[in-house]
Amino acid sequence: MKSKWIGRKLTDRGYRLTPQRMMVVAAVEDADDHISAEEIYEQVIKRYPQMNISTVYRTLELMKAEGLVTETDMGDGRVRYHCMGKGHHHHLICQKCGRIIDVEEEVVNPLWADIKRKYGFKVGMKHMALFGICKQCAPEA
Amino acid sequence: MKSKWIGRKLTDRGYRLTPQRMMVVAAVEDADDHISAEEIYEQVIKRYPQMNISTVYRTLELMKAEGLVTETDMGDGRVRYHCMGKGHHHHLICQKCGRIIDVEEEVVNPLWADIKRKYGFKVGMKHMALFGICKQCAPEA
DNA sequence: GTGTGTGCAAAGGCTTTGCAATTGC
DNA sequence: GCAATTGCAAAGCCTTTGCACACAC
Repeated sequence: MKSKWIGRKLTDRGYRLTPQRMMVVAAVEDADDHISAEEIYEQVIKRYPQMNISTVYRTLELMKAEGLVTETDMGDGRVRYHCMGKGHHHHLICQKCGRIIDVEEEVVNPLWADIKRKYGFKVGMKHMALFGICKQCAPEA
Repeated sequence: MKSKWIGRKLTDRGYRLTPQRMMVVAAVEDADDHISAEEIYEQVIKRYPQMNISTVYRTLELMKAEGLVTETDMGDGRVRYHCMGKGHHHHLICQKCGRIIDVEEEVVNPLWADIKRKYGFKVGMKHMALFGICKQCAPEA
């Protein structure tokens, strides 16, 4: 299922499919985790040394605008990206030990539904980072 | 109810209560909305021209570490602060028009409880920003 | 008096931008 | 060929830091 659907989406919409774009797209598609611009750059430059970090940012901005990737701020000072084609999930991030626990979409869906009903607001967060304290770090009562 | 409780908390814990700290504290306490470091600085410098932006950051870091203010990233590239003494609420931020809708804590509490039960994780977010599309901007079906 | 806190100026990390050169279509 | 895209280098923005001086206690 590692299709080139993002690439196709770009050409369909009149954007040029340059090698740089393809490699950024591939890096995001292949990433297991959310990946930062810097990480994409590090990865791409190994196979394509003339790659430039600004191109990474520009491509990510384009993909974001086209709704092909999502951004998440996971608390360190940089934004991370994730391919829209992959399964979505949210994150519990322990502020003490840094552990990250994945939470399936279904868990938060009731809240989204509640907000939709109460406020008419459609929450569009594909990845949310929730900060707090994990079981292991919780003070024993 | 505009007490100086933060000031007292600081002295109780052995920190010095300098004019700079008092003015930062007051700015956060007086702010209706969440306020950024830059905004605090702008506000304080009017009455205390020798105030320095690094002092603002240092004071905010101290207050954050002491659990007296909370941080929220509301999507622009800067962090905003809010006094812990004030009522907490979350925010729905429309990605189209920028409108901000307040959501009371009670609405999200069920989700926090659910997460606590399922994962043993205690979500500690006092202010959360949820991005999406508001009623007015939603495409008419 | 003493050590905490401040001001200043500089650096730091991430991201954006201007512009000339390149390249996909 | 021509406009879209890239590379480069510089700037931009928010935030942090090193160090000497100041001041709260």
